[in-house]
Amino acid sequence: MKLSTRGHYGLKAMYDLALNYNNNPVPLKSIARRQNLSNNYLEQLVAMLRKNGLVRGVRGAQGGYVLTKDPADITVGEIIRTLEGPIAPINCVSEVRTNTCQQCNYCIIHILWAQVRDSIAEVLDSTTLADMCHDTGKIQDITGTIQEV
Amino acid sequence: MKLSTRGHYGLKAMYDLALNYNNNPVPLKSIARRQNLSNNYLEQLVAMLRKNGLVRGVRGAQGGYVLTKDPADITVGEIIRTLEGPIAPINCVSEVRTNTCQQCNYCIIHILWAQVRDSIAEVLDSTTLADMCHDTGKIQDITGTIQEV
DNA sequence: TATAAAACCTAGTATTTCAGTCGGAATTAG
DNA sequence: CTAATTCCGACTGAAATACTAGGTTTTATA
Repeated sequence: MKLSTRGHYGLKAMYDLALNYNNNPVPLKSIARRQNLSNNYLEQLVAMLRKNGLVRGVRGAQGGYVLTKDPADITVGEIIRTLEGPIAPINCVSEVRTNTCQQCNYCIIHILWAQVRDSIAEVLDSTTLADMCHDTGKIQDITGTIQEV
Repeated sequence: MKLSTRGHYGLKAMYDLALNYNNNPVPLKSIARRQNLSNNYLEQLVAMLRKNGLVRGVRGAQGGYVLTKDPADITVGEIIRTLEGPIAPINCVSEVRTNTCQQCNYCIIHILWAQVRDSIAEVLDSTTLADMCHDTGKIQDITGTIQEV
């Protein structure tokens, strides 16, 4: 019942970009340094996000990445689905129907996994990057320290 | 964001045993046949459940497995944790603290994963095998068919 | 008492996924 | 021109997954 690091690292990067929204493009190198991630690996993850239209790359010197939308319009769910695929505790209870399991509709076990799926989606889809940035401010107010992630 | 087949198959087996609670011990071979699972593989999963005290093996001819507790006292959460380990979308947000991530308490991303973890646990811990058997009856009433799982 | 059914145990294995590394080509600000 | 940066594709070691295989005990029953 684990997320891979893809979703986790990718969310870190998107969160970092959200904190820098409205500033200059942010180069991956600086994200990798701040978030303590492998530059090359992060590159692959961001490529997925780019192909899915969540970020835009600015090439050349002083380039980097920027969000294509306002942080308030990007949910964590979008990010995770991009990097990890549809939310599905097991294959035949995927958000995207892939196989044809005859029993799914009337099988109590499948109904249970569907509940799990929906409760995960509920959390992820109801949180935006803007929410996270906002809450970060609150945490900083309490602790008086700057966050690393 | 996937469960392995261990949890899924193991739950199927436990559900099968719950439907046969108060009857004779159920041999794995018959469970494997009904649920369409590999006998040898299932054996390994059931061994984990046995070592965790959820089932008891009865050796010899006419032997099999029985639940050690009433189905109403066995939650799906217990079964899944036995087979898949603690519920933890990522390592530093495990139900069981394994590493020492300094930032966890005041990091917004970790707080999010903790919410995901808790929403999963809520679903799994609030469902017992007896609930599932009961609901199966309802489904059968509606469809008029016997369930395979 | 012999037999067959079953739990119990250990080892091996093919495949896939994960989490990267590496090296280079294209683009562009200064 | 140069350095910074995105972009691209191939490769890789390690781990996990989902089994298979083949044995040894144990025990109800004929």
